[in-house]
Amino acid sequence: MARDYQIQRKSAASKSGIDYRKELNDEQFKAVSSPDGRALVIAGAGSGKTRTLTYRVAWLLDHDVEARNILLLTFTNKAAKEMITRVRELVSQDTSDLWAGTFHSIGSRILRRHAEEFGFTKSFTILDRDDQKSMMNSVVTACKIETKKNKFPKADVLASMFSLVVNTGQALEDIVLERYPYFEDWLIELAQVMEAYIAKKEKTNSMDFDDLLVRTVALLKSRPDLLALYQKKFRHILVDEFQDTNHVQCELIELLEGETNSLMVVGDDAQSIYSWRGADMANILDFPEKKPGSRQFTIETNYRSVPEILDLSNVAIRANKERFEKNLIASRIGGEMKPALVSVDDPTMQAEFVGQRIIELQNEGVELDEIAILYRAHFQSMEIQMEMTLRGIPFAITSGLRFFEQAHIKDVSAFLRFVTNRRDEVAFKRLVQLLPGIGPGSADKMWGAWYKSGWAEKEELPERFSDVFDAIKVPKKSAADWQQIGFILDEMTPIEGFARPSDMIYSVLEGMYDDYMKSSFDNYEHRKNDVEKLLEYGTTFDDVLLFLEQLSLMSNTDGDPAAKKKEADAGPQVTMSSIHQAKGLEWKVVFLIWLAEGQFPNARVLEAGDNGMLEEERRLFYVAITRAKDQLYMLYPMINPKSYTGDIMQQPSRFLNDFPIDMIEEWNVGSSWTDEEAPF
DNA sequence: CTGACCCTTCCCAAG
DNA sequence: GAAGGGTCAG
Repeated sequence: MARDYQIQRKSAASKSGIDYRKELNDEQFKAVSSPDGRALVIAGAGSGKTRTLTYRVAWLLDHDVEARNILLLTFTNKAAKEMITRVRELVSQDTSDLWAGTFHSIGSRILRRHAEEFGFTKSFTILDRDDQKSMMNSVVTACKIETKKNKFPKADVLASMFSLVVNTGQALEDIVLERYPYFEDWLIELAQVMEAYIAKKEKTNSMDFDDLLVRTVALLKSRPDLLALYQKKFRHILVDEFQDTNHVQCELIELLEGETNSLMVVGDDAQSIYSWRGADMANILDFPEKKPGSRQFTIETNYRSVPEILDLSNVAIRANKERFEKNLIASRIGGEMKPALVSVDDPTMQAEFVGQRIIELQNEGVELDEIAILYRAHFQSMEIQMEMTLRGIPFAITSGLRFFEQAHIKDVSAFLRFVTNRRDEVAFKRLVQLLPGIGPGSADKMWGAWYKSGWAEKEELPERFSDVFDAIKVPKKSAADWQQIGFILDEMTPIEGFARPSDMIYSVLEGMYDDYMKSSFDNYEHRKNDVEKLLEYGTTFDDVLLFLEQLSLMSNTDGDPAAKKKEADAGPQVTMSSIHQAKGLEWKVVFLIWLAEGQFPNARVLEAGDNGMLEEERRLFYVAITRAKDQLYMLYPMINPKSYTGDIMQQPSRFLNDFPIDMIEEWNVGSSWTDEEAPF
């Protein structure tokens, strides 16, 4: 991240020719050159955390550690990829044996190797949120709970409830009493549903995201031989964003670490923003206590931001009680402007301001990919998206819905999922519900018939799916299409096994889905385009299992082939992102929008009146402003127009009150109402 | 049992 | 202002 000092190669002090002392600052060098053992690196925002980690990997390779003995755990695929790329640039040796990835992808990788040993097959399905939801619904139905008389939680609430149980390691009862007290009366039924859900996943050879972690831990715990194997393999474990690890992730790290392996964790408590999914800051705060003899390094020099922005961030975070005292020092000299606080009338004017300012910046020579617009929640980006389109400013958005979670993409991949995992009930039901006249009820019956045919649990494929399907009765009007599905599946499974992923998608598209899209979606062209992109992406894979795994594990931005292509074609574009997804990134110019009470901090947090939650919001605010290198614009729309309740007058975000006036510059671009004239 | 239609609810963040 | 849930006719 830090580009202020040039990389200089001089006389080879190391195999790779890296002069560590020269290329790193003192603080970074100490961490990078730390001897084997346990180490905690507290690295402030913009202090070169990624740089430190990548140089650490290079250092290990330079000191005769083999790539295959290194495990690098990150939070996003993007971060993993970036670090690997940078390591490759640093050292000349082969790094393909190095394991780097998210906790989930590493878990998945381990589980696939040993799936047969605990009742799964290596073609197990990974359930996303949507799949989880439909499975949860069928489980609740099967449990025959009287959900009418008293409100029973919905599928997605159940999913996040059970997820918290797994990720925090707490009992269901504790989670319910603590976070869902209003469902206390349902405790018995909840336990029943959770058990049934777990059983269902096993029966259908499926895992949700949490299973990728918790089953890995369970596997290693129950199999000392495997544990020993992996402990021997991963001599050096490095963990990024340690402040956001939860209970299971920490458990996994500790298992792999064992007694003797080296462990380096890097993080910043001020940037812990995932407690809502079970992250526990205690992991980083208690690390020195829990690991006696561990070394601790603090990196406090900030290379990213001008002092005006850095000072502001220091003040912002100081309002929190729960934190390590840290003092970030700017290495950069003063910039051209103070952070701007821009009051605007409403979201429309907010969008206009951002659009207008971006055009001006462009004229001043700022590249579009040096600009980001950040927000608390995805839906807050609507007006800006329209404005950008209107002005013809190219932008890349990390939208709420992932590319692979869109209905048409899921429909197509359901074919691939079912053909590789014939126990995949969710995929099967999705397939058959594409047929006219088939709804949840019939789908359930058809699944029963398929299961009874015996082919679900057989390892080998039926010679012809269409023959097996002939015996499964469907209404007259869907008979032809049902047979067609059989033919498509046959085409996907030639005698040699599985067709290539791209050929499979082609079969689905030509066999029926193209027609289906024409008749079912009003934006046929757009969706067809997406499926073709999926096909194109599929051409880079030979193995359909790997392809499907990638699809499930990828997040919207790091995977979307569409976005990548657009980027390559269209040149630089403005980034629009939630603050959560902007973690670890930086831009010259950052616009932070919707800084009003109830928007950011979020209304739910304010209602809960929980100080811990409010402090997390403030850390999120801190993450947002520390993304900016040169210029920061904080926007506050005074009015929130709502179609159904009428306009709402909003207060400025409380985070803005923490700043002394002289630290910011107020830009009043709103209409100049005086208090008397204001219509409120 | 499906699917059209109307009504309510929501609208936080991710792998 | 959409999407999911409930209701009811075929």
